[in-house]
Amino acid sequence: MDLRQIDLNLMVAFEALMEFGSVSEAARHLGMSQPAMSSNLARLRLLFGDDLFVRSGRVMLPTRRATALQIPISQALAQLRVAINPPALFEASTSRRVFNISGGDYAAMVILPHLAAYVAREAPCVDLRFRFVERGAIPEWLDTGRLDLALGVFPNPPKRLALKPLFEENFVCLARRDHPALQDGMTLAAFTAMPHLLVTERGDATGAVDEALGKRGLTRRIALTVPHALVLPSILPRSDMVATIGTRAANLFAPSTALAIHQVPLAMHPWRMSMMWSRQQASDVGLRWLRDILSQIGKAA
DNA sequence: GGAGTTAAGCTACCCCGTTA
DNA sequence: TAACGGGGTAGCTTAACTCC
Repeated sequence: MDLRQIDLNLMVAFEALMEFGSVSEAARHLGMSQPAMSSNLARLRLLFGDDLFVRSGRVMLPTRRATALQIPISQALAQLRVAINPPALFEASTSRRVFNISGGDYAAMVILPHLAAYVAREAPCVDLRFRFVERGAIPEWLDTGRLDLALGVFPNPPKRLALKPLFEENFVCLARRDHPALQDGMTLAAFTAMPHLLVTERGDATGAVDEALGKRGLTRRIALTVPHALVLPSILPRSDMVATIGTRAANLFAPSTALAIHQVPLAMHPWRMSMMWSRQQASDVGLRWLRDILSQIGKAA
């Protein structure tokens, strides 16, 4: 395919069609008429030799070819935008930028309060949109710009994404302060005999603890799984369950509740809280500013 | 009724030949 | 070599039509 035959604006139209799934909406977004966008779609179909979008009721669904084209075209356009509009200095004090960040409730508890306080103080017009995004969808959201940054544990990130550890975290046990089985402290026997509460976003009843127990030929009973650690202070004081969670989150709960922290009676590897972003955005000064702040928060956490 | 496609007409731009 | 002018073409709009 000869690049001289390709109108770059068609790629912009393709990007909008992928985003909105509607010729009319894409046209409105780009400030053109709907027939003009329809014409662009016809030319795209000719160019790629594929329908690209097929009508299904009131929406235009992308074909497999269109889906495969989305990320490379989006990346190419992002690089072009950076090349054409070289980034200026990020003026935090006056910027009205909105940062989209994903993370679980652990990041929301441990990192977000510090980030929100810093931003409110140093960048009062900057807005944060913190949301939960399904783990498998995070790379695509970063690629397409729907997310600026993702916070979490990312063991095998795609090479096109950049990763920076923020801090290492160890596990501790959290149970009610007057737990009858823990008056002499946490032992392995008590740990395996107690009912457990597991915090898991995926809903499956296995975790790092089960892996460590399994190496010693032991098991535990997970009596309850919950998707958010924030409910622990409501549940644990009224039950005999024990939860194994990160130290920093436990330290947030224990002082103000009837909960006590115990060491895990098992050798467990610490885990890393990291931030991940698209390498396409490497030169984005606003994102660099945000990453610097998160690095500082990670060091102090 | 809403959304996509097609047709007709208009306009701006590009290409190329001519001229100074 | 640069400027100018004419023809061709691409892309836009509106209007009408089709489809779900």
